[in-house]
Amino acid sequence: MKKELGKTYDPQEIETGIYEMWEHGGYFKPEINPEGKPYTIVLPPPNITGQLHLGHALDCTLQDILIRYKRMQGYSVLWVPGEDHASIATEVKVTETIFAEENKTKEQVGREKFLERAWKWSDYYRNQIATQLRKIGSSLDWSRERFTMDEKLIEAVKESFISMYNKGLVYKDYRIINWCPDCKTALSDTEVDFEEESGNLWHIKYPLLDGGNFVIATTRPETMLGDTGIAVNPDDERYTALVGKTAILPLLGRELPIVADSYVDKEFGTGCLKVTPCHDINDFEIGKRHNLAQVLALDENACINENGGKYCGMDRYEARKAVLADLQEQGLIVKTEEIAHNVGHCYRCKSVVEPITSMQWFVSMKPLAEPAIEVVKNGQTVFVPDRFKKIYFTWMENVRDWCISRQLWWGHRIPAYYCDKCGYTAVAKEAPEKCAKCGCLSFTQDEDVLDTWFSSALWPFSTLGWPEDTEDLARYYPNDVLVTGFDIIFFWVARMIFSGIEHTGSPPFHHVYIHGLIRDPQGRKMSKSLGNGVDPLEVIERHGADALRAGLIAGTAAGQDIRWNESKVQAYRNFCNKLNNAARFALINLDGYDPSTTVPVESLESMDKWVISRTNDIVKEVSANLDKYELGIAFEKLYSFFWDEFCDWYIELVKLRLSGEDGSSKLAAQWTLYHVFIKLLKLLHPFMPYITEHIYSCFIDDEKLITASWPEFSEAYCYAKEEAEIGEVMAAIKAVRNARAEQGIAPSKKSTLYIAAQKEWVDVFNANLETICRLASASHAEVVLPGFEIGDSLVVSIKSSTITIPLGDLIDKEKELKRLETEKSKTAKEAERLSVKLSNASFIEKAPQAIVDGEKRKLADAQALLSEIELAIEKLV
RNA sequence: GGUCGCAUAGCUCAGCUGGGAGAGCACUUGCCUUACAAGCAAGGGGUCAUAGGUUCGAGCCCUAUUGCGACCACCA
Repeated sequence: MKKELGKTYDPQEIETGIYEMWEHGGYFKPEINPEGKPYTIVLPPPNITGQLHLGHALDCTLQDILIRYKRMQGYSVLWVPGEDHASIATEVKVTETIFAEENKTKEQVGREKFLERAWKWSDYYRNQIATQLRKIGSSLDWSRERFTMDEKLIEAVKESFISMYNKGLVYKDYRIINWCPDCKTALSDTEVDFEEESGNLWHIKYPLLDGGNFVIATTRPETMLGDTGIAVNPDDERYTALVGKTAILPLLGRELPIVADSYVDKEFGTGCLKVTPCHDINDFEIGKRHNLAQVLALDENACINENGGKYCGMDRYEARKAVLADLQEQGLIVKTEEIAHNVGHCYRCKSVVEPITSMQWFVSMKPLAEPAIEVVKNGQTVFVPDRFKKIYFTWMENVRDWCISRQLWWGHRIPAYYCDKCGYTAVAKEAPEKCAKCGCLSFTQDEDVLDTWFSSALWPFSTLGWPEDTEDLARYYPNDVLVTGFDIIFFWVARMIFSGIEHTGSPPFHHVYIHGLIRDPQGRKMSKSLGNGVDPLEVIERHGADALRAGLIAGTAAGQDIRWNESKVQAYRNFCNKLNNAARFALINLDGYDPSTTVPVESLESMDKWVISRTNDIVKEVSANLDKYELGIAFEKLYSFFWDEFCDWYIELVKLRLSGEDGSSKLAAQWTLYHVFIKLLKLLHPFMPYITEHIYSCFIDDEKLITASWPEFSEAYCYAKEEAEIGEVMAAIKAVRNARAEQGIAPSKKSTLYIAAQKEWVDVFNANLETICRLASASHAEVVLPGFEIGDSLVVSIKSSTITIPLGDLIDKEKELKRLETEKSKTAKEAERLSVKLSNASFIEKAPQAIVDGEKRKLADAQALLSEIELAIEKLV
């Protein structure tokens, strides 16, 4: 205990050094607890498109708290860091950079050069992210760091793709998909965000071949260039006669068969639907059911193609205008209605997505979804909070096949090779030497890459070495916990679960802890476009990582959104300062104390036993909260115990003994102070790792807090009697302080206290007289016999005793009278309420005995107090 | 349209299986009391959204209503 602490807490000074010490000391490796049971958390790998935001900080903090808790409990904890290559997002950013720097498109640069740039980008940002993760305090095992584009992980992706292909779970097909005309790639259903927009619903006349016409409503008139039919509801009497006949597509003159399909809603619009199989997901299905032709009218830029006649080459919005103008001219527009409808946008670039038909790779979801639903139903995988499993189920039960090919360069290139001569498809890790069909020797690899989430889905086991049979995989898989936000359940959680089951036979983790989103002070989502994002590093610079961590998790509940306010972080920065100063106090007063000293239990005083017992309670509660993932509650308990009980009471109570002459009493106080303080540091460590480790090092040289053992609850430390005794002493001090404050008596005016205690409390008060004087601004205190009376004095009552404070010149009589009057009416009201309650027969009959007794006791107390107050009033007047 | 969440102190939010409501910030008053003014002590402030119901007893359970938010689906 040599080291000294500064007078105020300075995070800058301590954090970096401590992190390096931990990391270089190998404290983050699971091997630090070689005998321990394995415990693993899956870190959601941040993507490399930019800096970390508060959401990541929250993610990391929650996980790090769990990891540190388990590590201290002796588990062999594994937490693997890594990053995600973020195919689309990175490709967009790199393309932009290239354009800004060289004024070239990615096609002009070429695939090879482009990938070089992308790798440079990823190296830079991976580094940034790793630094940020460290600063937050994450105790990740960096020796096992992974990246989704690592060679080994590429192997895993190939293995996964090929094995699913061989089982028929991965297939290639010409189907309707979501197309982003700006990213120029296919998207999966999850990558499309629907937003409500106001638009027009145009009612357009379609002539019939045999004369007459139909009116059809549409919000996207340009897609009529791809119409290949008309559909009506089979039960719609208005149209039954027309089914089987033919309509003529205006502008292009194409013949459109009229079919009946129950998908059509009789009530909506005019009750008939133009069918555009290549540009609408539902129309695609209708087209298939009725064998309608497929006419693709848009190209990859969302411009009209050669099937669109004179509109060929126009952008989709230009074409819309032109089509409408021509229809108008021909008098075919019946009316224009304003409506609100949902429009799909690309989740990365926000462009309006076009559904179009295209040749793509898919994952067949039905067979994968079934077991994935089962493991959650039977409790192998548990969502916390429970309600999120419902969201998971509805998605899994209705999921469509997953489009996994992307027309991009940055990512895992699809391991499919096509024979240059006969087109034969070989799915394999490397290009085959010879075509199995025609014997041709040259193959071309599929140009496309896989959806980023395809590799993310393998993360929980690919990072452990799968498909190889590694030691890590055997020891640490399945993982224990995944912590993430609800926004990512479909993108990632669901896909990890079915991929894990498919490839390893087990779901990838036991618990999924879902947290909320961090919102700005106005409750809005944090986003780049609003510019309301908060950089966690700046917060760390201002208040320290410990304060940030506490500010993020204190008083939050799982799954609930968190509104960001920095004043909360500031409050926990203050708490760090409090910790620092409590530690200073301890260090000063433990000067010369030998930690190996043992003290006989008999020499411990009530106050020692009280604080030991209370700390013991807290150990039990905090551990229980952590086991239930109630991290916010756990921390708040520690916060208020440390501040309100340990600092404000215990330290104040022992001060006299620590500076006193009585050797054995002093030693007992030191022993208690030391051990309780160390225990509290341990309990706080998972939440505020830096400051606690720093302080710990001032007390103990040869051990690091990060691997110290987590305190355990013990019956031997339960001192209910002493808890009650000190509770009474505290009540006495509070009562006197309160009375004096209400009377406006200056703290410098010391008084005498006469404590008339019930027999069994006499010893307790006698043992603590000096302390009571010190804390209640008294110059003298003594225990007197019950019935003690003295004129002209202030009288306060607590459970066990009545305290008389002679007034002398201390007090204002009128004020005191007023106080007593209000006190009297309050007490009378309370007594009234209680007696009404106790006169209720059914209450007495049906309520548990303990409750009834409690109420009776309260009534007796209130009545006693009432008569005392009356007495005091009499005396005053 | 379907599903879910939230309404508690001036503000931001906790409140576990039902036993007369808590924290942080803000506010009032008094204190530089030798760990800490980023502090100490005392205090004010809440018909726990509304209306019913269950219960001896409801912030908590049930029903309905209102307001806010999210997610999914989708209407051409």
